Amino acid sequence: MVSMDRLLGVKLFVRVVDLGSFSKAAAEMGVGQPSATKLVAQLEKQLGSRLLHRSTRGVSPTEIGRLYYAKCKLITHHVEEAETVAALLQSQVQGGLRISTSVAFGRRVLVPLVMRFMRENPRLQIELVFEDRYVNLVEQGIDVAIRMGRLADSTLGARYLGLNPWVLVASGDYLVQRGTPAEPADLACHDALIYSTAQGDARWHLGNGSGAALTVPVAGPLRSNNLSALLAAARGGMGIAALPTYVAHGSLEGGAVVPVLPGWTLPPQEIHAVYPSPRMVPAKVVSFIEWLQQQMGERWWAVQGGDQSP
Amino acid sequence: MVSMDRLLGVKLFVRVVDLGSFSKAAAEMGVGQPSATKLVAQLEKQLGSRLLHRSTRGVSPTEIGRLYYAKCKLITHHVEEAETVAALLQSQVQGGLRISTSVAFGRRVLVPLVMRFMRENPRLQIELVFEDRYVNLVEQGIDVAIRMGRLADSTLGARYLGLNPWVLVASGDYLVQRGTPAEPADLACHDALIYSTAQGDARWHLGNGSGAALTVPVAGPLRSNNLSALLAAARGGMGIAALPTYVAHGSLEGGAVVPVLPGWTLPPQEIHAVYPSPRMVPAKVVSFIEWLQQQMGERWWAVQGGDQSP
DNA sequence: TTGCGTTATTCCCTTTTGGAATGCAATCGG
DNA sequence: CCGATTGCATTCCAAAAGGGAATAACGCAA
Repeated sequence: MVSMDRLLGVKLFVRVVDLGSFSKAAAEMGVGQPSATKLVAQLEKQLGSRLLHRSTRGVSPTEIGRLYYAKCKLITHHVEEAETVAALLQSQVQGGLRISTSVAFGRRVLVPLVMRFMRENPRLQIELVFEDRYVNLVEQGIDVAIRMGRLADSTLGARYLGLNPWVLVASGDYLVQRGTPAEPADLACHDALIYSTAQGDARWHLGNGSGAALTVPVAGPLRSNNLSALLAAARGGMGIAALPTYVAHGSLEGGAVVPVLPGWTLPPQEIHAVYPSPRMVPAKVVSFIEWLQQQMGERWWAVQGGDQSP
Repeated sequence: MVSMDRLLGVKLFVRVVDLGSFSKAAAEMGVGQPSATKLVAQLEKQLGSRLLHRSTRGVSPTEIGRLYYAKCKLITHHVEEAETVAALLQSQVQGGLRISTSVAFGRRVLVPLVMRFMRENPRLQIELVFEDRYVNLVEQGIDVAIRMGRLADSTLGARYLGLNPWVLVASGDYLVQRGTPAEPADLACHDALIYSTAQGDARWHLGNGSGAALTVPVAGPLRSNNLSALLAAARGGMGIAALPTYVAHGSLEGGAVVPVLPGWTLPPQEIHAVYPSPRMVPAKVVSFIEWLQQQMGERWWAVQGGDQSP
């Protein structure tokens, strides 16, 4: 014997004193009259004091009851305030929003998008965390992370955003000097610029539109975990790089690099927005992710405004 | 599905945040760990927001959780304060104490007793309500009433205090002039001074120590609901009065009146202290009643200090 | 890789709850 | 003076909730 909702009892007690009647207060709060009697009786029992004088014509507070009533008013006030606080934070897009992203995707794609989102939601304080390592969302207090490739942690919530296509690129100079590969096998005798994070095993997986797929071992003068460094190397004629389209797009448009083996494609990665706790997601997170989904249509990687420097 | 003690949930949530652990908080509050999980989960469900980030290595509050935590701290603080207020009023002898009494008993007996009680309990503000009519304790906000005779309202709490013996008295002058009754039947040809409140039917019920009992109809020149008026009339030789001993005692001691038919007694009344709500009686009430019981030994009606004027 | 500490979940038995009906007392109107 | 009405307390029972033991799942540390 320890339970029965004391908070409900407190609220009910306040209304009973206000209205001077169990029945009316009970009706107002949507409980039966017997329950009202029991709730207040329980309150009195736990307090060890009688709070109300009952007469057949209504109720009136005792001396203790009046003092307790004042306190209960405060309590209910604070409870409502707390509920309001939570509801506001929950439903309004405000507060802090920590977004985790890889360095390259962040600099080239996310930053311009987030700038627009910030303008549309001025009450939001956004923090962008650039980190290529896998981070623990909970530990780092991340609200949303943009993840490329297969999802590992199934306890997190995730939302599909789109595909991240890759391309093989090299500079025109390099191709003139070393020749242009005509088929995947030709890559074996070219200089490969290897993205260590995704291609640490020095293999490129290629497919053509018709379903053929093969894996070619590659080697080259540069390995890096920084896509911008690989792009710069490709632009400098150091070799052939496999890069996300969003990284290479600017340089392709500008002609600094050209596609290699355009008939073949590298396997695209799925892009997801990942967030802790699949249930009970704050409105600001939902809002941001949905907005992001809308923005990322086809050819999202051609978005203007990002840092397109090598 | 609406219940589960929200207040317990709030308290628990505070401790969970403090300790960073469901298990520890649950142990500290004397509930099982599964219950702790469920309580907080329910809190979150009702709030519609996730309050805690769960990891297998402990829990940490979300942004909403931190804000809500602050509010919960306030709430628990006020709740404890309210409980303390009630407990203090309940256990300490302080505050107001409204005592209802009949006019005569109050003036002659209760006032001197209450004076002493007041000196012993300086934090008590006593209000004496003199009223011979039957009063509704609840309506009048009476904490204790001293009642003579049979108790009617069984919903009230009551405590036996003693017996109120009655005596027949007349002045010496009157007896010389009209003769001294030798047996009850002689009263029929005497002037009776009738206390209308208790003897409205103009009958006196007499008994002797041996169990004989009889009822004699009486008549006389004065009826009153005021015992002092009857005493004054008796002292003035107007007739024979049936009076409570506590009323007549002073005049008997002083010789202004003498007992009539000393071998016969009138049926004594039980004296009770009556208070609203038999359960959950404030300490001040308990304290006063118990003190009163101690004071009222044998011959309580001979108490010194009361108003002994006719 | 294993072990430990922690949380989430499941399941079952006990307890509680909540409402309909009833009882009871007091007030109000005739 | 007496019934009708109002409002609180109580009883009772079916249904639901709660508590807790055991278990699973999971991540971190050694």
